[in-house]
Amino acid sequence: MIGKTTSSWITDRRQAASHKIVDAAWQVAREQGLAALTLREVAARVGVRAPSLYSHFDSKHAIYDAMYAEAWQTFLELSDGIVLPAAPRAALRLVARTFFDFATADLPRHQLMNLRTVPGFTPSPESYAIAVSALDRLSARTADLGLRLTADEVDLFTALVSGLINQQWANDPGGDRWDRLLDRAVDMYADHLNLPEEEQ
Amino acid sequence: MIGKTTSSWITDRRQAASHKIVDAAWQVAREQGLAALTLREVAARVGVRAPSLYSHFDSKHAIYDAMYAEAWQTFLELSDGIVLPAAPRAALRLVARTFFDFATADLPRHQLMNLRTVPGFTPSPESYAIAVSALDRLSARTADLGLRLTADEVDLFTALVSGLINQQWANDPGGDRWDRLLDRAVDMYADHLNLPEEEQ
DNA sequence: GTCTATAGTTTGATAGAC
DNA sequence: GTCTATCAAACTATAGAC
Repeated sequence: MIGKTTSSWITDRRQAASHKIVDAAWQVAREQGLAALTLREVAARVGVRAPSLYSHFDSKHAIYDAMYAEAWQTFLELSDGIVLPAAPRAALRLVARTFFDFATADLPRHQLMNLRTVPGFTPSPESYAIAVSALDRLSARTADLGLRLTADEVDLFTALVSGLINQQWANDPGGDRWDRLLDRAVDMYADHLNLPEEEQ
Repeated sequence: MIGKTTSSWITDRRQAASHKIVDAAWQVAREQGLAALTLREVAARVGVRAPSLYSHFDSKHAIYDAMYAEAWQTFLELSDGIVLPAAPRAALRLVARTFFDFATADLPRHQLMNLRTVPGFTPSPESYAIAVSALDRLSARTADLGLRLTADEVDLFTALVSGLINQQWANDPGGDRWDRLLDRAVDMYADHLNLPEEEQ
């Protein structure tokens, strides 16, 4: 079968248009702040008028939701792509570093993914599921290395890494005061799990 | 000398008025969200019109700044009041618990104190100094117990505790999924410092 | 699907009388 | 120091023509 049906072409065009809107929204959020996002400004970047956005999204929150889903999808693909070292301790270090760098690279993205900064916004179940699955898959991959973590242990790990991220953003944005502590924190955690020491 | 000078009376009245405004602002923030705070609503609670607030604060951000300072001042006094156990590990547990409970009791307060949720708002140097001094004093008190922490170690501790707090708020508000992990997290940290085990 | 037009609010902040 | 009046701007969302 060559080519596509007419209806799938239409779907593609719709998706492309939605994608352009979400891209523009990220642009605005990065320049003006996540909460300062306005439909007029987003529309202007896309090259249309504000009301036209309603042909693609039911509300402003629906745009936030698409941004949320996209951000976690991006992280999911990024983290699927990294090659984990066989040694559990080194693997944990890389996982932590990947997440830390991803979160400290982009404040509005971090706020949307990991904090509840936008008044009244909660991700839809479908979007939240992407976030859950991203972490589940990382957890499954470390399990393949023989590192089986309980749910509590995963929660402790995410709290530790996201704590460093938040302190970095809140108290030393652009610096490295908590960045420098990441490996040490992971080692503390690995010691807690009684993971064997490894040659660096 | 009995009584006060006229000028100190005036100062007191001004402070009382400012205090009423800040109280009203907290009330609104708790009901509507920190970012949803409006001058009209604050003024209404105080029983005046919005423009009257400008006799006491130069801008909306100035009110946020006063709230920030007050929140950290409250925590400073609370933490000054707790009696630390002599045993370092138990002391750390209590410090962590005090901060965790304070932060999870009030989301807008936590957002203002520990995150950067309000677009464009940064605490003034004077207000930020209160936050720094609150943590410094806690650090000094644990030092009196023989627990001398480096700056990095303090940073790691704050990241760990605030990480649990943020995960609790973002992913299980009202629940105890990360609350339950607090003591375990502190023990992990204490182990990392090679603090001796103690009888519970 | 995009447009114009606009409803219907709400906002922070200022001017100037009292 | 508080008020009224108001500015100037911004916002989300809808209606209806094309």
